[in-house]
Amino acid sequence: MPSRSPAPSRHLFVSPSGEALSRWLQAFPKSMVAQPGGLKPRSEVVKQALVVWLHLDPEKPSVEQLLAVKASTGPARVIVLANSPDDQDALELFSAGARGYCNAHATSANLKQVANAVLAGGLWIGESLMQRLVVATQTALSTPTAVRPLVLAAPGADGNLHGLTVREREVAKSVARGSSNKEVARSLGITDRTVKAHVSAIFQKLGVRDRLHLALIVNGHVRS
Amino acid sequence: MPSRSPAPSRHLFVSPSGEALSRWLQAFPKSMVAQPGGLKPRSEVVKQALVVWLHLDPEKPSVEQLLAVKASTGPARVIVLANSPDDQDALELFSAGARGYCNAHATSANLKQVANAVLAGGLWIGESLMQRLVVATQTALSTPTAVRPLVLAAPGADGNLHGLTVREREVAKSVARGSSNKEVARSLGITDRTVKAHVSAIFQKLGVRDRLHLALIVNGHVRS
DNA sequence: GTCGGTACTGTCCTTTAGACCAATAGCGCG
DNA sequence: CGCGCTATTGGTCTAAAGGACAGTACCGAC
Repeated sequence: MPSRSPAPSRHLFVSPSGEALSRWLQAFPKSMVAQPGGLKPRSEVVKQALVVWLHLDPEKPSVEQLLAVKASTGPARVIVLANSPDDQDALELFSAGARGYCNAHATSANLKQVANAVLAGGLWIGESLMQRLVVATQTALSTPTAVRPLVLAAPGADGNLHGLTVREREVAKSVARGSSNKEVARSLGITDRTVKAHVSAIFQKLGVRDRLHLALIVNGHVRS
Repeated sequence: MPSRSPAPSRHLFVSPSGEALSRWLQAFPKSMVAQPGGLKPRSEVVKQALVVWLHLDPEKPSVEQLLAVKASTGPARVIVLANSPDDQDALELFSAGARGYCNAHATSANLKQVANAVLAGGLWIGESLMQRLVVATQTALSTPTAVRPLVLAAPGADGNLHGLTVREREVAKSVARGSSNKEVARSLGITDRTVKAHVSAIFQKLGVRDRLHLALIVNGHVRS
């Protein structure tokens, strides 16, 4: 990968208000700003842009905004900025060709990282969505394709609990069923403090932030 | 993100041969190298490491190698280096807690980007796998209810939410997906206090005691 | 024997959740 | 118009959750 050239306007911000947040300009001082309606497909601004940042208008359908911008900007990579990020929305945008999706109020340092990843040919995606993607695809790819309904995730459950000790698995299952720490403690005959220790270890091993997400993973995220 | 600190050994390479590729050291000159078997969980080397790069031994199961390293290195983010990257393998590693997965022979510039993304709390994943993730999840979302192997297809689930107002249903679904009150507040553009009011109303109407049980009901794991 | 892993318990501290109570504002309906 | 329902926000309070460290004890492997 050659070093990024210092040419101006490699970044084009498209915002419904026609204005850029200070953080954007802080991250990319020489960037350009435009409104969705004011994009001239063959203008110099559009041609030079390597990355187009699309600030979503919360009032309109996200995918349509993206497609409109992509139609006007040609080969440039499009990164979507959302005021209130939503996993479902992000998925639709990615399959519509977005290369990145992040919070519109991200720090300038974060924006730079997103740009780097996208310019390197990668996609940028939030951590929460990533977790869900991995979990979901994991179960999908490991099956023949058409035959199985959803049986795999429910009974196994230990597929997600590997790496935990026996005791931790007991705690994890109990927590995932909705038990509080005290209830788990009573049912196992130990202190609630010990339960908290186990729970913390579980969180770390599984990369989960709280008991609700643990429940989502253990229960396979599946509705029966 | 502040500029990279000059502290030694922020990066720890774990390789079966105990040797690092020149590109690794080129990317992170002051990094440390160790063998999987030689990791002392509480040693200074391990404690100081922010990122652990695990060079997979092709002869052994990948996930077990990862778990072994994670168990020895505590909270450090683990990035996996594979001689011959494989999507299926990558998926398993991610769900086992890996934060990155890339080719062991990647350029030093690429390695730096991977490190940046992971240190920023993100995950790094190759482009091909990312495509498959998005496509797989997307198609799963568009399939009718008959097959529905995937988890993300959460929308629906309203059978249990009948007594709630429109707004309460929005909140309930968001909470059931694992959002905190603050996150729900941001995504709806209201205050977390208001969210708490909605959540309390939901609890009372559905006869639920906390958000985890709400998630169990909404996601269909419990009949109320 | 030592070392490492697991289980268990503790303290200190911060954040989050959830209950309770109160207030304002919009909206449809009789 | 008043009444009820909904949405919104505020304040206070208690309990729970979760992180950070520290420490003990048992057991198996080297």
